[in-house]
Amino acid sequence: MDQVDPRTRILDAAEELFYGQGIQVVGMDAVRAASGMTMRRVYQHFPSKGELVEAYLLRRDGRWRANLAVYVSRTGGPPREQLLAVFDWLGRWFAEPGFRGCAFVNALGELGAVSPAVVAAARHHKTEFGSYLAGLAEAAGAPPATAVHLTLLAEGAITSAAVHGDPTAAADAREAARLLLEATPDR
Amino acid sequence: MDQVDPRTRILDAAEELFYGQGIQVVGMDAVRAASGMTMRRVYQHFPSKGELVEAYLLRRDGRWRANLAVYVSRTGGPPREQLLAVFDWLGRWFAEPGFRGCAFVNALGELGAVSPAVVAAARHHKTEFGSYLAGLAEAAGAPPATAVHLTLLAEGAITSAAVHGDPTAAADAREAARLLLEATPDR
DNA sequence: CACTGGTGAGAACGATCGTTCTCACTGATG
DNA sequence: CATCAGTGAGAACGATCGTTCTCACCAGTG
Repeated sequence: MDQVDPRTRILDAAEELFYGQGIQVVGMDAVRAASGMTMRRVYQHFPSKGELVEAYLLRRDGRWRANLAVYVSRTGGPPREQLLAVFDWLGRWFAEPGFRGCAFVNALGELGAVSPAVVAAARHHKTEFGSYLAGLAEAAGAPPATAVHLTLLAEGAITSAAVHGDPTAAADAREAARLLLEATPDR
Repeated sequence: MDQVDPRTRILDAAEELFYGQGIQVVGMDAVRAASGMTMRRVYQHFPSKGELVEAYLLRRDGRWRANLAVYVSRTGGPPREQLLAVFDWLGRWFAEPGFRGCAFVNALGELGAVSPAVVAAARHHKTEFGSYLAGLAEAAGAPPATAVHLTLLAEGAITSAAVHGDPTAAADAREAARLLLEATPDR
């Protein structure tokens, strides 16, 4: 049960706390308590809170994008369906309990002005997401501009769902995406 | 020069600091110093930091939406042009020095989990913005769903511009909006 | 003049936080 | 058995922050 390696346990605790409550508001002692470890061990694996934050963002980025890609590829439909499946996945994410928007946007708002590492992490996350959508769009025969448009819709849906606490933003964005794809005749 | 009333001076200083650096990272003493006042006077006008934050968000919401409405109404074009002018205004905003995304989204990421007042302020700001776009869309003979789609595009453009530090997101969103409006035949 | 009420300037207070240190203990090694 | 490296548990340290208090000073009033 607690055979999981200490690093993972610390990251699990940090992610739940940082994402759910904010980074600055969560003290290292809260992370220690939630991970069921001693202070010494925590600092043994992450020599400062800043490095823990970076590790949290890095791991979340990888998992988030991997989950999305798995979901989309499993739909197995034509490329155009896969593009729309992105918004279905977003809708599921929005409906998860504890959803509180994009971890990277939140971290950027909190620490973007004082931590270049956070800025870099957020930029990387969003850039990769955009590239992923660009790849799907290319496979669907849609022009690159359309991929950018869908990226903006997805971004807007995330923010909107977070602010209003309403997952329907995903369906709205999906419909807008469908219209944009329709306007672009298939290749 | 410093005939401006103290409340305004404090709010000006607080807004520049809170928006530019984040809320939690800025101490009350920094606000005091930037406003050129004494601690007693600051707390005389805002009995706690929380109330100062609320006042900051409230004032910014009003000014932001008023500036947008003035810009859009001054374009004077047909309703459809006015809808697109919203994105032109966003583009000008993104290009301003010190642009750091939406103050309400930033505040929400920082304090949304611990301050209901911040959540309410952000929700109100975004709801009003959505209503404004809905009004423009109705005047343009576009269905309500289109207004929602344009709102998502605007939201995504703001986030994207903030993350990448690139104002061109406004032009991209404008183009997507134009396509969506085209798909909806004029009434 | 004596007195009162409010102000400026900044010290002081109490809480919190990130980080490090203490100290008793354990388990392997000579 | 003696020793020593490493650990758990938590206290301690130094810095920061929100908020309040002190105190010398000044304006106006009797």
